[in-house]
Amino acid sequence: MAGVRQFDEQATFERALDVFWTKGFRATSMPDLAAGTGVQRGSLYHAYGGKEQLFLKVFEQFTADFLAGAAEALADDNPKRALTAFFDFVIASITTGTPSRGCLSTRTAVEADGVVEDAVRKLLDDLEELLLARLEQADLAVEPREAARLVVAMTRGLAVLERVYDDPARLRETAATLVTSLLR
Amino acid sequence: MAGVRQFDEQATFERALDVFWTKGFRATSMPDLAAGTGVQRGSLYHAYGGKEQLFLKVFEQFTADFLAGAAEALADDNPKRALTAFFDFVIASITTGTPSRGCLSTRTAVEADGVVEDAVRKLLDDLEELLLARLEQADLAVEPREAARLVVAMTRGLAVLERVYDDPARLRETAATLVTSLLR
DNA sequence: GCTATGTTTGACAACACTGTCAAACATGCG
DNA sequence: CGCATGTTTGACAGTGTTGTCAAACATAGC
Repeated sequence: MAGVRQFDEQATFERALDVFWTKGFRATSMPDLAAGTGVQRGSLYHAYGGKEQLFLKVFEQFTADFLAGAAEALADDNPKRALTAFFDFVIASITTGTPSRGCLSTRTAVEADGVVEDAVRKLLDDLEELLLARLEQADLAVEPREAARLVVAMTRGLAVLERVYDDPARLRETAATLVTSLLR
Repeated sequence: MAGVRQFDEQATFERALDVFWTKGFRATSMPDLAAGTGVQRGSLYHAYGGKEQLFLKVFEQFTADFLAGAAEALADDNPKRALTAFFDFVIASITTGTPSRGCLSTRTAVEADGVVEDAVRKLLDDLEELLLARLEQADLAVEPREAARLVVAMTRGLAVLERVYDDPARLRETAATLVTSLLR
């Protein structure tokens, strides 16, 4: 194998993720990605085909990390602590950075379509299953499946409100209100 | 007053709203608005200054209509019926059209910043007050203010899920789950 | 009807992004 | 070493957007 890739693909994915996360999928251009990764635009086209394909690669890794973090937070035996830790994890994820970078999947859900939208749907489906598995073991006033979907919906709502109010404490309060309502 | 505006401003606002709602604030260009309204691009620049200023004018009317519809839905004496009607109104608003046009304020919240973001924040603040006034009269397991914020957050979550799943019935189910949880 | 006033129109230059490509390049392998 | 292979680079044409402007235009008021 001669003619070998000159740049570090893993580092490039991480930097590209940062660009997408900061600017949003739609507002990110190939020149932005070239500047953010330090890889020439032509090389990115050559290696991945374009913005959408590169995003899918990057988003796949993001998805795995996000779900792993969510699963870890939900592992607590106590349902209330588990859900609180879950929301703390989600809120920390979207309020990191200055200014806070927001929620990549929510922004993408709103901005994108086609295969990119499919990737977001898959993430939300997986998240719902993760929550379902945990909520089936809790004593709820509503069906576990419906509760799981409600929690997923709330994570999206929090992501939008983060954009509007830029107030992590408020997001935690609203999340706590849902947890209280769900667990009585 | 000679030199009078040749186009119907009200009709132009309505058509521009349709363009913004369909394409989203960011993806809408001045040529899009010119095509959608039938008013020359130069005239729009002359009359309003640019995309952002035109959006603010259009969004002001949208806001008034939206809040009026929400208030009407919340007017029911029975808290559960009132909240259900409220969510039905919101879901109907975002699932209208083929393909459904989504939630203008949520898309804008995620896509925009500056004065446009301020306008979205004002809408959400007003919506929160509207809900607070109604929820203060209901028997809830949580503080009315927190409940109002939770409901606002849920409307945003539903708007995002509408983009991802395109399934109005599912949105109504998730909304019903929240209503059940809140009112016990 | 004339005039002053504000509007409409089409065109302009400037800028940014896309996708592609040929030539220059780097490197693993024989 | 030298070659074959895949990569990198800078440049290109095509497309679309922005904001502006002078000239043409329409109309209210005199």
